[in-house]
Amino acid sequence: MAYRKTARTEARKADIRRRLLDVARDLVAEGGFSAIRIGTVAQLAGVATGTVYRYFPAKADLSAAVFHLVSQHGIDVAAEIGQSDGSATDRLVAATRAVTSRAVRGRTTAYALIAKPADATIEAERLVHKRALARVFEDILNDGIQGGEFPNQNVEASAACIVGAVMESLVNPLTPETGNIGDAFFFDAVASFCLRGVLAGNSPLPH
Amino acid sequence: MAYRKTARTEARKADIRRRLLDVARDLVAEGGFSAIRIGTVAQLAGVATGTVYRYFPAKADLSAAVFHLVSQHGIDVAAEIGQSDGSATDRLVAATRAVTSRAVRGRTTAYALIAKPADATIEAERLVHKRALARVFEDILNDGIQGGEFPNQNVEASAACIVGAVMESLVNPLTPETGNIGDAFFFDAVASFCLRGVLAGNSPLPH
Amino acid sequence: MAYRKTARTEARKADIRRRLLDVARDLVAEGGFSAIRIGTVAQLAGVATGTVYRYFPAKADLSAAVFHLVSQHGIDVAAEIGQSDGSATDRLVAATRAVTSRAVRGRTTAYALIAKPADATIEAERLVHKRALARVFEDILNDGIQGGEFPNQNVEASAACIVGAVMESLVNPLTPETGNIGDAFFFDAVASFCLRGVLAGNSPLPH
Amino acid sequence: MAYRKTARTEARKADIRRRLLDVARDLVAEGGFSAIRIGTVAQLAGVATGTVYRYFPAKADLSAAVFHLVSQHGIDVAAEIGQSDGSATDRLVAATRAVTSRAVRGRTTAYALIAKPADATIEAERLVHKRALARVFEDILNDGIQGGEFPNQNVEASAACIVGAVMESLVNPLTPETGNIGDAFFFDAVASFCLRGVLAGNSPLPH
DNA sequence: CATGAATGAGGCTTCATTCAT
DNA sequence: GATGAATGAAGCCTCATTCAT
Repeated sequence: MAYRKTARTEARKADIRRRLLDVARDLVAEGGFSAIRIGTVAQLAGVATGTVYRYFPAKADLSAAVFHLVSQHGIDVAAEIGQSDGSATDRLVAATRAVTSRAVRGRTTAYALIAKPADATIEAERLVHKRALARVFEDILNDGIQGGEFPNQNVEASAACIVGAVMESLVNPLTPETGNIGDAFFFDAVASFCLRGVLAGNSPLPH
Repeated sequence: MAYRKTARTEARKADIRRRLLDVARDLVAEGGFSAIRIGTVAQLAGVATGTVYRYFPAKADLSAAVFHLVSQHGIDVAAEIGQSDGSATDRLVAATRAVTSRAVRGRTTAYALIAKPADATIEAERLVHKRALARVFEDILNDGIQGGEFPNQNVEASAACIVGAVMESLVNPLTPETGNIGDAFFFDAVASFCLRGVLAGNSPLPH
Repeated sequence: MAYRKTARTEARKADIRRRLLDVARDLVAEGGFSAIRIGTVAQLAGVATGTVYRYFPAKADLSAAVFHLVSQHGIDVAAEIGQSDGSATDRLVAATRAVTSRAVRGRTTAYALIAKPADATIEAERLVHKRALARVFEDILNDGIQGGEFPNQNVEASAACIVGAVMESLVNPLTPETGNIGDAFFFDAVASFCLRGVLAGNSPLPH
Repeated sequence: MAYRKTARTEARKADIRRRLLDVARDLVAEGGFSAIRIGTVAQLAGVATGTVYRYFPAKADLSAAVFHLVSQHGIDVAAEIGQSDGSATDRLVAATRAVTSRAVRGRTTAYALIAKPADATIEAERLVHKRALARVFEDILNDGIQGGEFPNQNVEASAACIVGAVMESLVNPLTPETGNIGDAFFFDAVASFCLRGVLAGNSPLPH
């Protein structure tokens, strides 16, 4: 009985935590991290304001957790692809596509990921996210270089460029008339750009 | 009989405006746009709170002006390079370098440029900034394609990738241990990556 | 486990709300509606500033509530008299007296009722108040006309005149030396004036 | 020469003062006394902010002057009628009409006259205005009583009632559907009401 | 453990008034 | 005298956090 009660309690706790995160994520998707209000989160999750503080010591922690929640999936998918079988080229393109395809849904959320929130806690989380994503690509690049697929190059720079290119296209709310921004061809072109960037190696720059 | 418009008065006004912008810019450089407090700006600029409103109708306008101030120079430099003589390749590299070199000073400021501020006014300004930068690269790319330097490609996608790559490296506050992030070699590698990305053209992607 | 809705909590809430209204009413009584300061109200009521916003979404709502509180009683009393038994004449005089007698206490408050506050919300409330009072008299007048007590007349005009006469005497802060202003004889004279105004009917005007 | 200069200067000063008052009056007509902003007045009058303070030591003084300006004309007209030839009855009706007919234009202004402004200075001015108007009617009433036209009565009360009735109809922004409020018949009915009120004398009240 | 009312510091903005030019 | 930029007190409102129930 005691066990059951604990089990049920634990499940309930996990459920509330999940609901809080879900609600907060939705708010972020609509208005960025600054849209998170403890009171609003509590209300939408169906709990009292104070209850939020049982699960997250401070607003910053909730924000960070949301950030993690939102960003982790993309990282996981990319990382899985990075460690899968296949040529480094294939994996690079696949990982790139995996990240960009998330732009279809959650453009605002993705955008918030690279946003600078007022909160320093999120800033730290953001770094972790970018770093994680960069590492996925670094691993792929190192694999490719060792396997002879890619020429030797500044792996960190290339990875940063890929992350930047991918992010930019992912969150790109460029002016509407830009037309093909956002469709599959666009993301293909992005993947293509990244692939070319790593394929040719460190070609000598003019001057 | 009255303040003479051409006299010291105008100079003083310009000076105050400048001081307000400078102070606000410094605050942004330290803590992003959300760090702008009207009261703080006034105090640091040595004027009264109300005086700020003589120069900027609302906080959003001050923020937007700071954004413009901070971003315009980079755009101007890049645009000038984009329209200078020389091969498209040279110009692309030079423009890329011009933007990235700004990361040396004002890393945080540059970072704030791509941040999503709570204020809708800044958001609009941010779009203008990104679009302006992208257009510089689009022009260079089109020039290069027409001149036969670059193969045909999705110009918007390539430009977006370049902006993204450049931005990422520009604002990259990646973890400190990354070592060479931020030095000249790193930015060379970024420029190199971007150049390669546009040189090879739309190579067929796997699958 | 939680606040019980039926417990002291509700009483406490009602108490705070009441205290806020009381305090605000006192301020109005002293200095008119413009004397309402959220901070002052909170302080005098013994709560924090933010607490006021828990009970009234904005200052305008508090003001409106005070207006309603202050005006409703007079309306209620007058309306009750208007619908009581007795001749229309009796009711007219009684209603008139009921309203005027409120001038004894709360002269300033009553005065504020017909004041034009800066706030549009109150303005609307004020119209409702005057209209309600006018309707009370219109009903009495119509009753009296149908019953043959009063001659036919412009009911709206007469009612407006009564309201005006009553209001004027009610809020009349005429110069102190006027002596008998404010005493029972004065209000009798007012009631008498109103009664005569409706008794004679629309006598032909000169010219 | 010195004389001329002074003359012109004086004229200019009077002109500015007049313009300030006109502008302020217009503002009051639109939004009541609280709509007076020193800055706005200065701008609309075509002078500098500080100049206003050369003509009126403080905002309260400007407000009071506007009040006087706005109210005095009505008083003057009514007073003139009150002291003209003709029966007291005629004069009473004429004075009543003179005041009510001002409702056609400047309803808002008239309304502001009986409004309680935040400023205590205006409050005093308002009393003077009402008292002046009341005295006009008191004079007429006393004349009429002495001449046998009106029965003996509480002159102050009757005068207050007349002022109230007149004011009410003058400023009455009753609900739109009230129809005939505001037209000539309505004001006739008001005049008629006031006349009846004073004609019958202090008839005994029920109870 | 949950509740949600209460807290109060903090931010933006307005505007009457002053004073150097 | 006129100017109008500068002043700064004061007011409204938000929202993260606490704590008695």
